[in-house]
Amino acid sequence: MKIASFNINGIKARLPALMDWLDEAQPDVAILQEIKSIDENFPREAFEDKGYNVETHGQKSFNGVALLSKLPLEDVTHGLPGDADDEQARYIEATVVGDHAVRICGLYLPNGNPVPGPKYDYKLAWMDRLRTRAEELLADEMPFLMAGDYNIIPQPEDAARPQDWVDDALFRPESREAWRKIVNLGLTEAFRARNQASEHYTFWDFQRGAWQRNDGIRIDHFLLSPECADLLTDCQIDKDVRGREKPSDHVPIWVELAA
DNA sequence: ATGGTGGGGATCCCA
Repeated sequence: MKIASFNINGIKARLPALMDWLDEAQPDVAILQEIKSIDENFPREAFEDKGYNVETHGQKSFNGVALLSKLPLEDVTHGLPGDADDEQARYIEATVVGDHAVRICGLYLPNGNPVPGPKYDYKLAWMDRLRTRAEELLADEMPFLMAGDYNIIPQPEDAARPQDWVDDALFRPESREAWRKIVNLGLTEAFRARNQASEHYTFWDFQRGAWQRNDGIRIDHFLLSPECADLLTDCQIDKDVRGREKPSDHVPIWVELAA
């Protein structure tokens, strides 16, 4: 089973590019972030025509996540537990049943800039809630993965110019510590498990010719539970998507599971 | 130190 994650930065602007990539990559499941659309305006028929089941958790203008799956999406839940007052649409879960049942958690983790400030406080609090949710799922012992735009640069080798990010919410020590607290529950970071070399990125800013200079960062990640990591056979980044017509600033990352 | 680009949707916010 091929499961991909892609921050599309606006479904309306990205629909043609997203369709082309789906045709070519043929993921069984696609986890989308930043749909920037309310549920009612999401072009679900375009995906249903390709054989995908569609679940969205959207809001007006900002954020928004979605799941596309060729297999049925079961037990869908919207929103990250732990704060009833949180109105930002950044999290969705569903179970996909192939040879194994896998719980799919799609997330768009807050950016957090500027540091310090309320947006950074929200990011760290959100990561605390995500860790709590991971603990709950680990207790269930069903295979699960948490995938999406984490807005976290885990290590210096995950940025072309790490010195540019030392004061940024994506790379601050507190952010990386919160990331490690989640990973160290016993989750496997799929890309690092399958690829040792540096200079692999998933995001290049629209500004300053970042793509042309390969000034990228690796901030889109898959975290796998132990039972899910046992099924992992591959993890790759579709880098070339960034060089196409009307690209997102992110590119897809995907895992192959023996599930 | 500044502003560079892009999406959404409203004349500014977010990244």
